[in-house]
Amino acid sequence: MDIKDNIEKLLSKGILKKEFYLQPTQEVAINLLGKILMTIDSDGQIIAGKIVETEAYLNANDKASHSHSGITNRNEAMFEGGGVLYVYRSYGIHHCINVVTEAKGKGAAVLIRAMEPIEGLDLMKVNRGIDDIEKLCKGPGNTAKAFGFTKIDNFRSLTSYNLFIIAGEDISENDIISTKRVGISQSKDLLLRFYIKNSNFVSRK
DNA sequence: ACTCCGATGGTCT
DNA sequence: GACCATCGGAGTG
Repeated sequence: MDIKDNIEKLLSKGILKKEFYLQPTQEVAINLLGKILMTIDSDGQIIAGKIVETEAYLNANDKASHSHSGITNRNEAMFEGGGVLYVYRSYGIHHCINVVTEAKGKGAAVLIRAMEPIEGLDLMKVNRGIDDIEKLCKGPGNTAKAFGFTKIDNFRSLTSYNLFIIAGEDISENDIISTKRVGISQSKDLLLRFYIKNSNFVSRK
């Protein structure tokens, strides 16, 4: 299929509006599964992937959330209100991308942990320095690197012409697994990680 | 399959 | 100065 046809078909499914992101964070985390994150750079190059794994990070009650002790320089974007990107550097090496949720001032977001590459695979391969499609967006650090997201993308709107999420396939509740979140030491028993059961693109089963 | 560990930097106490 | 919402490679079984 021609790339342009593919893109138009994807766009016809509908760009998610701000209201989508204002829902409770846990619901956004679940509802993001199967949807397509798409970026268009200044050269018209498109990168898109299907979201297959997410984690919900809630407000101050959630000790694992960056927002748990209030607004700081790093987490400011989390308080911006639903529909923007929150990007932070992890372990001094990687970047991780989050979809900010709920009302302004809440401090909640959904971490995008893994994607299935859809468009712009060549660019992703260059960005990652590997060819294995299954590994391109496996894990949050790798996902950000494949898409080329860095701190300059912090606060970027997800309802703009060059960065947005569109409806993909509907995922049945039976095909979603919820588990404990990865790599945290606080509030570690909450089942706030979600992934598509039969996907080969998740970071871990 | 696993466990261990080093790289690396910004944020917060 | 400690703590990380990580990754990939090395070593082991």
